[in-house]
Amino acid sequence: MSLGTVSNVLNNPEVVALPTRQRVLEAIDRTGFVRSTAAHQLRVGKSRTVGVVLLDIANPFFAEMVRGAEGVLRDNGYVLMVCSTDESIERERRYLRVLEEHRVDGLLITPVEHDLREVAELAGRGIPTVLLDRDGGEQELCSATVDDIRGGELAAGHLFELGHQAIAFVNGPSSIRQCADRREGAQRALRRARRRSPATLREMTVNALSVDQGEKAAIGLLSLTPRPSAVMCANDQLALGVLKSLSEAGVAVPDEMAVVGYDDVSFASMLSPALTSVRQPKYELGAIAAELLLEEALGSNHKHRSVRFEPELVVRASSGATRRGAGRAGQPRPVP
Amino acid sequence: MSLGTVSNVLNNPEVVALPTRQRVLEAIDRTGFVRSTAAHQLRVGKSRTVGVVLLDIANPFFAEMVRGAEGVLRDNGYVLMVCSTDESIERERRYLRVLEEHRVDGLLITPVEHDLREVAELAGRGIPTVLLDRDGGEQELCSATVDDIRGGELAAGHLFELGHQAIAFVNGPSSIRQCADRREGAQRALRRARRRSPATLREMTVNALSVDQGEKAAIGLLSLTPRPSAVMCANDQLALGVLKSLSEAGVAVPDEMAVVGYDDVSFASMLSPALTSVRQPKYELGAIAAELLLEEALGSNHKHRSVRFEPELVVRASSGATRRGAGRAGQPRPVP
DNA sequence: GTGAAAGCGCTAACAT
DNA sequence: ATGTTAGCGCTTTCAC
Repeated sequence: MSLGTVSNVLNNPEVVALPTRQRVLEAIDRTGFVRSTAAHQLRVGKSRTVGVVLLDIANPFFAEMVRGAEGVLRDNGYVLMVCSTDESIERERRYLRVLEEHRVDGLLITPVEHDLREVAELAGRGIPTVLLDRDGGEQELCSATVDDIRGGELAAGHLFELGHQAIAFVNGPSSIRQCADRREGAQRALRRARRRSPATLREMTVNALSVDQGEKAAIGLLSLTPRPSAVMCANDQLALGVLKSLSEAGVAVPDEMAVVGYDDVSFASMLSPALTSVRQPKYELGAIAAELLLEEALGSNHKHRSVRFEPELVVRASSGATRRGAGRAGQPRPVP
Repeated sequence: MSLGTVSNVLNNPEVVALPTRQRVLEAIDRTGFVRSTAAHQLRVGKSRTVGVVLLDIANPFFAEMVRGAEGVLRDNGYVLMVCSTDESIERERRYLRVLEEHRVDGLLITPVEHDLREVAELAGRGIPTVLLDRDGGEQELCSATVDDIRGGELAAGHLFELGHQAIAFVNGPSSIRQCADRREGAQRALRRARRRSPATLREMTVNALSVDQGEKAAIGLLSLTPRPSAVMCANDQLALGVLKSLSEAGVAVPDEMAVVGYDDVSFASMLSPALTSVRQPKYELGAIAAELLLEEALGSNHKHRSVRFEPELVVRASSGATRRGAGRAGQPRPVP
């Protein structure tokens, strides 16, 4: 019963005679032996590990995506190293460094910045990489995305169509691609609206897509002149914060202020009022990204692929669309 | 410029002469060298990795805890292997196995089952372990917890004090300790209520603490006879599902049915109606657990410690406490 | 202050 | 079918 045989029992059981195999298994059990992935990795070059770098795991949008990815990766024997960057490029860099030192077998990443060169370099150094909710642009990278330009257009277009002329857009830094895209979509809707009326879109940039920042932004928003009659938020966390602040300030939604979110997280439909939002297939996004990653990591002759989903506007009470005669700016009306 | 010197430059820079050091650093930069954690680990025995095993990362309660833990562990150079068990004991076992093979330097875990022997064995084999939101019972383990018995008592007691006599309790499997404890607290409140009136507590067990399961449970709840006038839920995900179903079924909350949740997640206050819930310090729980882990992993002579937080009832509209003359069972009344 | 060499636990190629 | 051995990339004595 030698070292090599033990290894074979673990990795190629069929090559070892049954009696020996059992003797080995019994010994493993008796001694409480647990193989070392590190040593395995050193020899074979696979760490059975995938890095997942995202903006914030406490954001339900990302958490759902992670669940989608975890489901497929777990079944393939991988474990996830989850890294929240909090939208900090330094933190992202540090994490990428650490993940590379760990020799992750793959990387799922929602990059903080617009510029993908660092990520592309990593991929170039041989780490299979899939962009999460972010397309590769000119870089040759796999990605699983939702059309954010279209999503932004849906959200803003909805508000313009309801007759709002002064819309505020609580958006994250435009260094974040999703934010830039949603803004572009919103501006597209704006241009269209302008053909009929003097519409305006006032962007308020916050530095994180969080509930906190949404609360702060809403306060600022109320002191704008003229006060906008509608807000569009770059995600539901921000929208939640905005709703909180408006509620505290006694501003009626949607009558004094219409609100639209983005992501359609699980609680959006049960907010007070129910939040109109742009739905993204979160779980599927993660699952597809993981599958692309496996393809790239295992497949021999891999071609980069991008999967793109279509966003969908889910209209609920917060935008006021359910009222007859959709609301005009600053004209509070009695609750039905 | 030999191998050993390179190692020294990376780990004990001060021991290498400046010119050599710079030469080495330049070479590292030029060749794009990235050290291998696996090899390091094989030699030194540290993986710079912490396993985090929890029921569901998509549950904001756990996601917040992870953020708390990540904050302190990241600063200490660790990366988190996040594992959602989905309350499946087999999945937990598989993950624990994998984490042990990875030789994680520590383990934060919310175990699925009541029985902690397997976890205690792991800890006994030398993996520093801290229980997350779960106390060690007779096992010698560090833990960061909230008093769930007290929490359950607060939630149920609140409903009984409002005059409800038939309360339903949508709870997870009592193999999950938190669920068992919350139930015990609820029963304590029940016994107290019984001294004044013929109160009842009807438990409905669901097999996951999810929005889905909450929706299903609420439907069953409506066909109970006599129909309860209040529901207490084991967490806010369930409560969210219950609210969704009740809303669809046209049952007014809190007038026809009062609802209480547990966790007080970020969106609880903005639900329609705002959810009465038991607040737990989620972020702090994760942060403290991580600190206990570091203590145990780094400190020489470690004594096991348990940190216990007190839960806090946050009363909002969903329980109907804000109405004058709190509701009695099955007596719908006009919305004020 | 620097270099040479042993060994961490494993696997794959080879020898028996 | 089983045993033997070299070497993955690193750290850490120990000589120089």
